Amino acid sequence: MSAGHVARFKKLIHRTLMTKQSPDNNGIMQDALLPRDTRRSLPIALLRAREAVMGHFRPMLALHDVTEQQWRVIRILAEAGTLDASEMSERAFILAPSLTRIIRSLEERGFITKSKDAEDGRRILLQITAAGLKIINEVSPDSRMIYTALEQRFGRERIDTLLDMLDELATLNK
Amino acid sequence: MSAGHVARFKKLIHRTLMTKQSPDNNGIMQDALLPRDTRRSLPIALLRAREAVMGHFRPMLALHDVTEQQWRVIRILAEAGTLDASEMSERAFILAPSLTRIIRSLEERGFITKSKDAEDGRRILLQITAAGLKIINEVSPDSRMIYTALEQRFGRERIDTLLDMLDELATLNK
DNA sequence: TCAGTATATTTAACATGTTAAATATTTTGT
DNA sequence: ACAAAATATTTAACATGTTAAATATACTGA
Repeated sequence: MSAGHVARFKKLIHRTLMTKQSPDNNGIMQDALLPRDTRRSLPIALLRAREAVMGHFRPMLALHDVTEQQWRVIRILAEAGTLDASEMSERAFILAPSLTRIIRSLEERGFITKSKDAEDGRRILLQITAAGLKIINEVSPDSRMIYTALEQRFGRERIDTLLDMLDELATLNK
Repeated sequence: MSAGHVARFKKLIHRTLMTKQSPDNNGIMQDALLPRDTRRSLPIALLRAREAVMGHFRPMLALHDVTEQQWRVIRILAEAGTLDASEMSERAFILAPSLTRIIRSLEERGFITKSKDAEDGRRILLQITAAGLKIINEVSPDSRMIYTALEQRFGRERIDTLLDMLDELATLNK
């Protein structure tokens, strides 16, 4: 047995001995002041779930060279017709400063057009273009396929239940 | 009636006439290719719910001058004891590049310390400092209070049900 | 032992999130 | 009609998300 093998073996032994059998918080925190268990935290659970779901969609969107938010915007625009920026912000849950940048890039790529509202000079009206409709027609089938697979694995009724609970949570303070 | 009043009245009339009674997609999209209804989209619903929940916590965290992610990191560090960056990344659901930056700022602010793992030179070990524990003790009570209020309004069992469903969704493909 | 492969972290580049402030326009009350 | 308040959008500044590539270290098999 060579010196190299001995070194490796020692390392293995060390790691085995050092493996923690239980969470070690160094006895530092007093129980009364401990924050809630991270694993049962609603914000983190929502984040995890969202990341898991988007993990299915993001690679597909990347193949079509659109970001998640760009996709949301053009999709809502196709669904609703002409909208101003504020309405889009509400529907897509994108804050105004982000939306300003997304609109700029979508306009540069020719997917939407901007125009000033004749009746209210503060408002910017958004419209989808032919190129925008084209990319929607390209992405939608892939999107539907992924969503359908998700429905089948998780169960359509369970997804509906989940959607209802999430909606209640989102509208609790309104 | 002055000219100004007439102008205002005309504008009101115009707006009333232009008010859409139903979604107007300009008859552009063929139904078969329409994307799913945005309002029943799981990714958006998860985003809305998360924003609604964080809307309760964020102002409080801002008062303590910590971001949501900084809070997650120091809280998990207090809960678990020494962790390396990879473990932290998994537990806090923060991608490695973001974590690098967050660790840097938390170290600059004196809440954590970094050290190289003696047994594996690639790994960076994180430890919470006295200042880190101090801020946890300052923030935790506020955090608990907000969470408790949320539990009372939404119902503890319903939150548990929701957490279970979110966990299933997050672990579907594992 | 050593080259090749795998892993942990960081850096880079760009997109978005977040808050506050600036700007342009409209609305309100008098 | 006009000053003051309200609203819509943009800009600014900083933090984080996201992917790919770079760097450093460890592991693997011949």
